[in-house]
Amino acid sequence: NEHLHKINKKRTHWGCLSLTIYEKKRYFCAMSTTDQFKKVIAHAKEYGFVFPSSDVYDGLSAVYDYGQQGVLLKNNIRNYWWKAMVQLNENIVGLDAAIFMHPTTWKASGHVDAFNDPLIDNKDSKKRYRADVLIEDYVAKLDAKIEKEVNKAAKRFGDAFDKEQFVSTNPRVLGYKEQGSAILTRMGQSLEKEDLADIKALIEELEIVCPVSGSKNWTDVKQFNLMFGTKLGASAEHSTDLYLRPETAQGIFVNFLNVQKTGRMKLPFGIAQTGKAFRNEIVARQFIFRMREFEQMEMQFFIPPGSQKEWYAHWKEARLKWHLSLGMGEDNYRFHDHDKLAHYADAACDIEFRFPFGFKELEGIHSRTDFDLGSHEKYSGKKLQYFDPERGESYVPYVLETSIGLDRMFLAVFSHSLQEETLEDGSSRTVLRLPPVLAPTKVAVLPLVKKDGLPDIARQIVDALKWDMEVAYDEKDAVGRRYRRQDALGTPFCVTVDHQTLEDQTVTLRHRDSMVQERIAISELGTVVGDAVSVKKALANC
RNA sequence: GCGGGAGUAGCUCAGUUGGUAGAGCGUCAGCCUUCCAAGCUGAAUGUCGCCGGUUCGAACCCGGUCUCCCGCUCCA
Repeated sequence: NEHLHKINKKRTHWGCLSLTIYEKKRYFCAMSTTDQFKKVIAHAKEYGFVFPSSDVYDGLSAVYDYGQQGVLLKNNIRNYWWKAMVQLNENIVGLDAAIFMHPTTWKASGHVDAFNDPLIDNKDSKKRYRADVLIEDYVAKLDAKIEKEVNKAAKRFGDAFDKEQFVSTNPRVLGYKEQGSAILTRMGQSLEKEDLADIKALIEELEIVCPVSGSKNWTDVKQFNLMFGTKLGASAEHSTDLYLRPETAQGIFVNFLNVQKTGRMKLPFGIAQTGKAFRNEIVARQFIFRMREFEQMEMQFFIPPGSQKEWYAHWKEARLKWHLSLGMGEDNYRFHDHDKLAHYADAACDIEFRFPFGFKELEGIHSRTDFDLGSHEKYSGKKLQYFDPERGESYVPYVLETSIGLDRMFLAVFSHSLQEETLEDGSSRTVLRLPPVLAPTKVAVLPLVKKDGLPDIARQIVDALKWDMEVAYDEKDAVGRRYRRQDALGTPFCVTVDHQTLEDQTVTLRHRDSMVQERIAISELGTVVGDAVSVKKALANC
């Protein structure tokens, strides 16, 4: 079989895994992390995966568009997630909630409070702080002073020391206490009124200094609202203030009873949804890793109270398996447990992925307790409970959440797959080793030459396959160059129609990763390629 | 938002002390018919990121602005 090519390759993995120590050294000398990431961004643009938004107007900060290749890859990722979640789980159903939601939703969810930060900069150290945290730290110092007084007195009085009495009578302690509570009260009122000038005045009166520079050279306090506001209603006087949803989860929670009742769902069950969310990040950076408009893939799993620990463990494992099913290397994932828990959670962790700029959050798994449903009960005055026939009682279910950023997943897959390898003859090849199930185009059909009827046969093959998968056709330039073009796009298979095809109805099937070719009957193409790129093949062992 | 770097053809870049823009690759058409990019011929493509200023004249000097990258900060 003279078409088989034996190729020894030294591969440079931009995701930098499975390298020998020698290669690793060479790799780090040759290319900085920045360079890799720049190549990822350049490749994404050059091959039609990701463009800056409104490119003709020089782009819009931290907003990106997906191009002709990118949209296919993104759809495939979304589909791969959806099938794993909804289609393969009898007790998980889908949902597509609107981006606009009743404004009270965001009070109940805690976002109105939690997504509003008063920030202040120190002009000397250039450090930025949350103004309320600076003030709280100052009050904490007063508490430390009280502690000191107490300890001093305890030493002086020995066994006869009555702490309660000392704290409630000692004038110094009382002074500190009074000052502390006065400060907190004033801060609370000012925050309530959004009186930012008074917050700054407070910081100045207290002579709070920057922990880094030690200076009192502060900027004005600025309110940062991480939620995008907009108006419902065309005329200004009759409009309602709305937010673009900062997460998709709330659309699931407010539909909990609708789905449970109409779908006759029994606990435990899940609701899955993909969709856009919006956050007005103070600093949005790192390409599509942190965007102001992004897409989430979330699943909220409703469970009986008390079972959250086991379900937390279950979903941690299940979600990691899903990631590993794509074959991007176990070493590139790790769990990161949250020390500081959000207001709604009793346990939380991230699945982190090794991006070109280091390990970063890709997916979050949160045990959200009954916070969300409970809170919506309170704010809406409606019961959001489930009657458990086994327990014979009604209760607010607990929630286990898995939440993954689709754009981050895109970046993970794309940056990991983009590799440059040196072939035996010293030449190099740029190849996008996407998991076949996610590849935008599954197969490219190429007539070896542009005559002798080969293009006609190639077109027929395209017409036969295109009903089941994304197919490309290319007849321009030498076939080797066409192979490389498809490599750069991540197409896992190329089919070449040659003169032998005219005689025996066979074609060559060329594999992207190994560059190996095999002879195969045209009639088998659909099955062979179809199986290799199927969701089933990738997910079955997961 | 602060600090640093960058912006010239689709991509990578060159462009002398200011004198009205070039290469390679790519793209397109044709030739050749060849199984792993870089054979031959021809063609298209730029208000040199944008706006303003200085100048007889600005890709180049000055000011502003936008965007991207890196660091800090932020990240329920």
